[in-house]
Amino acid sequence: MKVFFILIELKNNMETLDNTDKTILRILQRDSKKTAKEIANLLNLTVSPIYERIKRLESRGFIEKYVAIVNNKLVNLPITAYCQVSLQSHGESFIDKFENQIKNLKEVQECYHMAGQVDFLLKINMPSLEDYHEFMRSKLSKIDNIGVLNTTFSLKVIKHTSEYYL
Amino acid sequence: MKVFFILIELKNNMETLDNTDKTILRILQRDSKKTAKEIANLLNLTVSPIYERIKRLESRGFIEKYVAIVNNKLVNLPITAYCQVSLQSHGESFIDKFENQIKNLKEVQECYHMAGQVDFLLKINMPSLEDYHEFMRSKLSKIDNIGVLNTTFSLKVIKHTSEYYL
DNA sequence: CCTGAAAACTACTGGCT
DNA sequence: AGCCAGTAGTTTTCAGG
Repeated sequence: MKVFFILIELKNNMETLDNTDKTILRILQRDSKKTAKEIANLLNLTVSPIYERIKRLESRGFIEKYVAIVNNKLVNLPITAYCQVSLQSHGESFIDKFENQIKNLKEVQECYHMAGQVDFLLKINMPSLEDYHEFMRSKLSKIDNIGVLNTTFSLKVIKHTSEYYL
Repeated sequence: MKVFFILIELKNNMETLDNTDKTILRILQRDSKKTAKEIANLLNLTVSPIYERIKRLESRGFIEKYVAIVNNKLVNLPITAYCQVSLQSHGESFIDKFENQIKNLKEVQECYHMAGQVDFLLKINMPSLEDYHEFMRSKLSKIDNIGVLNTTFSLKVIKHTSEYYL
């Protein structure tokens, strides 16, 4: 009964995203500095409805946050590594412990628990390959319960966006 | 001579990032809606230097853009797939062609040319597994020159941020 | 969804150390 | 060079219709 209720809630959230809301989300995903006035002009509306819709998109959780995207090369983090991790033991407590340790590593920008042979996929930013080596030696390999580590490096970014298609 | 000049430019960019600049970047990476006034209060400064520093960080390219982060589940894209792609032929023209075709796929949020056995790593957002199946069938497999495709799905996001550590 | 108006912020100037 | 103070112009925010 409770699950049924939640499903209805989600459905309402989706249904009330009309084309105007979607357009606003598309614009703000690209450039969150666009003012309500600019968006209003694009949609042939006044600022009030745009403002109210943005506030509703925020309060309903569609917009999670607003962030500045920083250039990784200019801040001396040109190396992007993807590291596949397999654990030795797969008990619940082992997995939780691993996740908590990973969360505290500032070098790890992303971490997913994956389906398949490999348990976790990590995205790691580094100043250099030597730094990555040192990171594995002094931090990653110190984490308990790691079985296999397999790293590949990004040679070139073909595409990289935080936008979702709507 | 030209390369030498560019290197000097980069060096200057790095050197002139003092602790105040780094703190500003850290704050704006977390929440770009923080006003110059709020940041000024945190750093015991007035709005003018904060404002000027932000503008300089933008014009020098340290801040690439400001974006809204949208909740992928609420916009009906709960499935995140990582797809490893190996090409059949690795000539320059083949790679360029593949990259251009990938860029035009809205479902592909990220794509990297990788070192190692696998040529490309793709991050793909989908409403459902059935949609992913259809995407592979009707779009991905239609791209020329693809050798092996290997997909794994994210079961849980442990960590996911656009922040770089400074 | 509109008009309109107050509060807040941005963006700029000039002057200080 | 970098910071402060003050101000014009926008933008945000929130009334009432």
